[in-house]
Amino acid sequence: MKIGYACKLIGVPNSDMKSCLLKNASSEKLTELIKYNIYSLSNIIDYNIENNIKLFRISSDLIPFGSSEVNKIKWWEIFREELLLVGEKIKDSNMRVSLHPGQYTVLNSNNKEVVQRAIADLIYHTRILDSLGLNQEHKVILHIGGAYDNKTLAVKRFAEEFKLLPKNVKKRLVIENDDKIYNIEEVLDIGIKHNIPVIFDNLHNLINPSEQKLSESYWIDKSKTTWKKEDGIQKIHYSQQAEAKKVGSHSDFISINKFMNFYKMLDKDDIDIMLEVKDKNLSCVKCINCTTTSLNINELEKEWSRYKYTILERSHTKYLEIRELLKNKSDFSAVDFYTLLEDGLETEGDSGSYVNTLLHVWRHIKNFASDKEKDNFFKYLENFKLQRTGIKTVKNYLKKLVGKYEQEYLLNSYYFLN
DNA sequence: TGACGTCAAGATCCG
DNA sequence: CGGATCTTGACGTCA
Repeated sequence: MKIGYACKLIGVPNSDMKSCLLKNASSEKLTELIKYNIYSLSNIIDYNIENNIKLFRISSDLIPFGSSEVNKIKWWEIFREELLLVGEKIKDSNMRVSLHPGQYTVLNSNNKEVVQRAIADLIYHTRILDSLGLNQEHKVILHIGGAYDNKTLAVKRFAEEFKLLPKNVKKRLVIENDDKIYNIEEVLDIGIKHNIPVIFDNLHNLINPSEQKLSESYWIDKSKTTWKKEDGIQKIHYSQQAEAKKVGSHSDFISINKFMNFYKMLDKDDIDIMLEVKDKNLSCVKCINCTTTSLNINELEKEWSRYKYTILERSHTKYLEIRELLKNKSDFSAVDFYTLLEDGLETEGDSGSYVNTLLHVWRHIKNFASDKEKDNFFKYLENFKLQRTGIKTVKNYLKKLVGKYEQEYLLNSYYFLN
């Protein structure tokens, strides 16, 4: 079993995808962006390896305007070596990657131009995985598309277009149930009929269920039958509804207790789970730690070092509780640890706890900071206390100093994330 | 015609 | 002038 996250790594510098507006997309600009993005991807893969993350969705933004006429750059030739090196790292670490064109790639559209663009987009996505030198287990995920007042016809168009796709694209393509139009039953019908592996998405299934109200495990088992040996083991998407937000919105973080219930329901190892969640790698590491048998407590201590100031800023009580829990080195529970952590994250901090935490963090650099910097910091702090400036401003200044004096411990911390 | 989703780029505001 | 904050963009479907 692999647990992964999608597209974006949080809290690590030089791991972002850069883009530009269409009107600025000159060849020079695009080449520069592509070079940087491949460098970022390489850094993301390094992070995944260091953190034992074996499943990852590469962002479609890797190549800006990757399937558009405006991008005439033969990036797969220019950056051939760099891409192969990244691919080697993926293979050597037994990582599985994927790509997922968004809701605007519609293969079954009744508009021919839209279909042509969708085909170009699928070719682009496939080309990334091909250029990395990865096998057919590394997939491109697609939704079926629109309904156009006639689902039968729309499904027929999907099948026809699928059959006409280049062979290397077809080999990678997998389909997923969506939140509005095609439910898991309909997607499975297509997948079984045309030999396309199916990804079950739990939240989409909740919002847009099949008329036959069958259990999640029924649909997961049925989806499994669509995964052939050469496709690798079955893959599913897992996410949680963000409370008090629009139906279908992904939660800020994975609630570990809900996840563990789902995981126990699955009751199997031959399945890969892609998490779709706002805090990306953070929840991914959490879920990995909670499903690892005989986890070393060092892993939780590492996590604590990254989260501690975020918790302290919200709740001193929770901070002490978690510290207490980690004192028991022989008998500890990762789920208990993260449950407390989540409680802490959901607590609203007050002015006092913000100030207290700022001072805690300040202690790491006070011996390095110049008199001027010290002056500045305490001026910011005073202004914050008087509500003349926001917490963000103070933290950003502190972040700058932490970067300047290369405080590794704090640079790895989640304290400075927004 | 706007909402939907995503999030960095770009524009503008502010001290 | 630099940093913070607001707006736009790029995509297709559907109400």
